[in-house]
Amino acid sequence: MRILVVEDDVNLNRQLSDALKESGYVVDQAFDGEEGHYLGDTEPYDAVILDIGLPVMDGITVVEKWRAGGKGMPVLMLTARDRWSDKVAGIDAGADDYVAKPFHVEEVLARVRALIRRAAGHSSSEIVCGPVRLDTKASKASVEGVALKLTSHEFRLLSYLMHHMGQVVSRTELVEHMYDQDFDRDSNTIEVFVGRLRKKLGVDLIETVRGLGYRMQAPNDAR
Amino acid sequence: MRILVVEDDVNLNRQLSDALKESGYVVDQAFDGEEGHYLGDTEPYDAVILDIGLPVMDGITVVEKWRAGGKGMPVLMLTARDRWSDKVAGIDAGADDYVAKPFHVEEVLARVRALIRRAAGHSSSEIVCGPVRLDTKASKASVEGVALKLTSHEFRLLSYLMHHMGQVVSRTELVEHMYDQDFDRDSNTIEVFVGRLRKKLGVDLIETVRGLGYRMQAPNDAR
DNA sequence: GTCTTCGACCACCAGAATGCGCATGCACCG
DNA sequence: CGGTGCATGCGCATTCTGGTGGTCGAAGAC
Repeated sequence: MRILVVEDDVNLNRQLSDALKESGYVVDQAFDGEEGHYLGDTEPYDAVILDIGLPVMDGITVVEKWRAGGKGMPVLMLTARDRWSDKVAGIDAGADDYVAKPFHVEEVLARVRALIRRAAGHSSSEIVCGPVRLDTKASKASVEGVALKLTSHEFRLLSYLMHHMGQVVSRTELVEHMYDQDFDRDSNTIEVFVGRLRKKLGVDLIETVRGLGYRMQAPNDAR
Repeated sequence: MRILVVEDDVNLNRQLSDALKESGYVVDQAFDGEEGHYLGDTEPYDAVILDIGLPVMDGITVVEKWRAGGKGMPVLMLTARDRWSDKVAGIDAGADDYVAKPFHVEEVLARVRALIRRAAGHSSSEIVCGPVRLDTKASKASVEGVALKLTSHEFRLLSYLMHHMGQVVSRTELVEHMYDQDFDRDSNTIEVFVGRLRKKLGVDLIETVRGLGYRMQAPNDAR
């Protein structure tokens, strides 16, 4: 984890940086807004600690510029205890949190931990199988980068197959997971959907295992 | 967006709730830890404001129980100004942020905004989707720079969709976040509002995913 | 061992039926 | 009087059904 500390008070900066290093982080330091902005723009940080009152360029502007440029790393602002309007401005500019000066170093550490923990929670939910990508969160599928237009049952089928990649999935298993409760088993709906799905996918990834069911698998695997 | 306020001081609770409602949120109230915990456990909130000192069950315990049960919604803690050790404990228990009492309501609002937009993965106070802009700070929306005149429910709908851009949002999910507690789910209200919103937007950004729900997305997205 | 035959299983088609989503209009409430 | 909630009916995408023809595999005949 790499952290940037932007603070013009040399003493305070060192104090923070030392505590962070002691907690196992890698720390870079900056002492004015421009230097801080440049570093945050070019280096990949997991979190930034940013004073609001800085020489050359103030903290709010720095955050705004980062956000406008698409930088999304968590930013912890340091503000004067009584300037609550600054806090509101900072937060609305895109800061994720702030601590009022004077603060306990302990507290800053806890907040940095929280920020990093929270930022880590945004992993996208994607399953990939050969050229096929499935985004479960967006309910979208694509082949070779081209979005597929699937109906909800087709999507559920693909989803179940991809969640059990490599396994043979029986027809009854599919029925039970695609429909609620009782469903007439004596019909070939599943086969029909497999057929439609195969056609839409274009690629031949759904293997049929005669007498057992279907299996989805990346093509280049030997077994 | 639906918010839970857990605060035993009746006056303060009402003050917060009123301010939140005025900002366009749907608000539920609780006045002790147990009631708060139960509500947060059973209803889907987009954020929770939680006092740390509560009757029956204290705030820290409430958060811990939620987190242990897998509840991940953002929690904003209210603490006494000088009990900084409480803050550290609260954050490590899983709270996302805190505000020290006494606070400016303005500040709480800013932090709630920040929490919600961060939970959705956005870093600045403006969310943009194609020609549509949503200003969470000012509660305003515009298309191609022209301000939209939306009713409060229309705005809430648009807001929720844009906070979950790219995701398919089910009708029940929308109902749960746009209304408080009891609401007749067997009606086509959502469909009607989607229709009205589409008409006002003019652009066709709200895609309907048959059988699943709705999805908001910039049209030119390839993945 | 190889070929043939037979039965089971599966893919595909196209029409039929379902039910979802939308627009419209009206009632209610502040 | 605008904002909101609900009922009706229509259109159509989606799903289901039944039938037909094809494919695979096993078992028996040679």
